[in-house]
Amino acid sequence: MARWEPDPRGRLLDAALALFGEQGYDRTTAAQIAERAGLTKATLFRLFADKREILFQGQAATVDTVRRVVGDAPDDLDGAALVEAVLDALVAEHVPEQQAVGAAIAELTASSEALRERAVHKRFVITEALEHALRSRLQDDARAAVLAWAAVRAYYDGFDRWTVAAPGADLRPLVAEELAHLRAAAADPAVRTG
Amino acid sequence: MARWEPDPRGRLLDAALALFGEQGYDRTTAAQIAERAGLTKATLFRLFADKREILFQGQAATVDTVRRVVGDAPDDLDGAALVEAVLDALVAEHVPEQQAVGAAIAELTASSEALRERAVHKRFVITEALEHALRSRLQDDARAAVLAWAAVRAYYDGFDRWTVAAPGADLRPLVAEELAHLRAAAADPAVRTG
DNA sequence: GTCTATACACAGATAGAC
DNA sequence: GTCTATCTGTGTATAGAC
Repeated sequence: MARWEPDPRGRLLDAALALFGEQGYDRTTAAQIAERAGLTKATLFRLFADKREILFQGQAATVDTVRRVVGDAPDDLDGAALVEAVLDALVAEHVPEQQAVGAAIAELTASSEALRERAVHKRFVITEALEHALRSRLQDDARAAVLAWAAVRAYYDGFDRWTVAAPGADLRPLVAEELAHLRAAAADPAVRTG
Repeated sequence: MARWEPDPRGRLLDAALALFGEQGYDRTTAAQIAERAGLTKATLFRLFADKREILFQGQAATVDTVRRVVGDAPDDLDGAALVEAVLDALVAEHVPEQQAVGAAIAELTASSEALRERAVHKRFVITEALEHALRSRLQDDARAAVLAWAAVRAYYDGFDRWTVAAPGADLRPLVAEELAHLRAAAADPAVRTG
């Protein structure tokens, strides 16, 4: 038998989701989360920079994926193709179980200003990473900005629909549909003309 | 000149900018800010929800402006014209003195994760308010989303250039230029085609 | 190298006095 | 309204246990 239970981050996430669901985010203390996970407060704050980070662990991995996919893409891909490759990779990282976790996190995020702020910031950091990566491949900075924004927006809107869809539903077509709407809107004369 | 101005919010902003500049944001305590402004910590937290709010007071006013301008606009304005009206109104709220304050806040924001998060959230809230207002006037939700994003992006990018421009420079043409770039980029075939 | 124990600074809330 | 005082909870730091 191992001396310590494995995967403390995962245990803390489970404990946090359970307690936040029972008591709400603000009324749950870091010590309570740590205790339910069989750890102490000090260990929690060694593993996570703050309480909100328990729910938003994925940021660094997502940014890495974005950078890697764009960096490794063949030279002849245009902006739209790069975006498709990035969205393919991001979608591929999600397993079906995350439908329920995603729905729970979305509900919590809506309930707490502190969590909303953290969620918005995560999205911004991912968008910035994609925009920066695209800028290094495309000649037009503004086009990189539009593409990055539309891609992340489609990813999030598709994900939101996925979390409330039937269990086992496919995420990829939902994201593709959102992106198609945004592309059509960008092409609209009312956007392009003053 | 008028006698001593009691205005506690203004005194706290001055004190905070001075202390943040001297010591950095993280190393400055709320008690220090209150003391320099001739108040107590308890009073500071009655006037501002948290330490960061001292620097980001303008959010509610900006959101109000966005809603008011779109709500009061003539029925026959299209999306692009609504955006122009909103940007006109936002630009009109800035006085030349804000060039220097804006530069100072931008520098502080770059230096602190907590401030960056707050700044990103403010921008998101303004974008959401504009998007929601445009949705009530346009038929296409995706078009409202694109327009709102481009408008706020142009506003911020223009403002950033303004803070480092020659004193007395005009803000409006800088914003207009950024918006033109984004519009041209959105019209590019590489955005519209898969 | 991972966890615990403990002490600590500071944010922010709250209640009562003036 | 603002101050004094006090309290809870976040997050840090350190030293040591396994």
